[in-house]
Amino acid sequence: MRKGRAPCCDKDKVKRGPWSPAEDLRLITFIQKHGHSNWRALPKQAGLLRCGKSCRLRWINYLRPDVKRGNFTKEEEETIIRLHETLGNKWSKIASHLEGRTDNEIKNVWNTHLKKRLASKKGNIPQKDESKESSMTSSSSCSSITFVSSSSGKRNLEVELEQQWDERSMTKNPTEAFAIAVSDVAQGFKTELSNHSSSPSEEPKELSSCSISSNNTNSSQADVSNQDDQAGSLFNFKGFYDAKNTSEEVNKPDQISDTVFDIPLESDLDFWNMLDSLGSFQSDGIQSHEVEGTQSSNFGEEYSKEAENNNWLLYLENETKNENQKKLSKDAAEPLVPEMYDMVLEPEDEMGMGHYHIWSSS
DNA sequence: AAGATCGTCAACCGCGGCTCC
DNA sequence: AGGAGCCGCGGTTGACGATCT
Repeated sequence: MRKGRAPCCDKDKVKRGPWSPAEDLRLITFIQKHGHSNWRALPKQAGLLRCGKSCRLRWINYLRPDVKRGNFTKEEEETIIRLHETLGNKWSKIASHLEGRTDNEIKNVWNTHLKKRLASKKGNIPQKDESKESSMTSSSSCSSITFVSSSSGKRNLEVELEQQWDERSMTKNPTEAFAIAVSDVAQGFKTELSNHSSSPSEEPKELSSCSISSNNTNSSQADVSNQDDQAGSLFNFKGFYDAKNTSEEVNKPDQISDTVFDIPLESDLDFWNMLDSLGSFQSDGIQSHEVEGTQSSNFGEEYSKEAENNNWLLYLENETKNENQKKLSKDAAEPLVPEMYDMVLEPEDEMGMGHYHIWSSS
């Protein structure tokens, strides 16, 4: 008989706390390539100093391509309340009824909003301010404005992405499925985006209010709200980083030169450590290249699926750099790497597995 | 302006249950 | 059959931003 349960990992040797973009990138890259058949072994194989549980949680709750972010709609909230009546705190079961929602997210929403709201209704206790309460419900949305506009505008794209992902994953390996799902939807997205590309400058960078309600299923309003947001909505990865950096200006890339770096996808610690330590990168991301793509008339088929898929990798790359830049800027007025690069990841081999090139624009 | 309090949510922890050997 | 290993779930914590006093 064992006394107690063996710890899942050596707590002293694993990193804990918030995930950095570099770690996210590493995890995504690994799962994209190898899937996640064994969470316990995954961190070691991926070169992550995390316990398998932590990786799994991060993936399921945050990094999965089909995870829906943003505020809960009224319908979703009602569904949660209804299901909670019958199922109780079976969050994963409730989550299975809400596409794209995680048990953790639902649990949080229940504990922070719904429980209180129900309690006050049942006890007939007048809420301090019903409108305030409901605005708070969407406040998670208001606090991350990007999500507000995204969530209304992104619905179709996300559903589509999910569908694509499901379809592909039925017939292909997860990696390929993911790559193709993302790129297929991205293609559709670009078409849609170009239809609204007339005067983006007139649109606010951020929504000044929460006027787009959480149950707004009409995408037209969001369609023109913010192209960056839409880009973010397509690539959830960008979306959630945007939520942290909504106020950051995004520089557009100049030209892409042909300086090439090899990025090993395997656990090349040197490379990943380099990522961790790089500083002074432009706050450029996917959207830059997407805009570039939409402006290009012959974009169409030329834009490879792999490259599409790499866009969100690119975004994470840049987020990694941005984060380091912030860290470094606290310590030194002069960045360590004064001229850094907008990086475009280009797959060296067929499915982009193996090595990537970083094309630097300097 | 500054400290206190509140709200949110990502992440951690420990346990139950399933699967494999 | 039962022990070991792993995954997934639900409860809880803690960091951080927002709001209040």
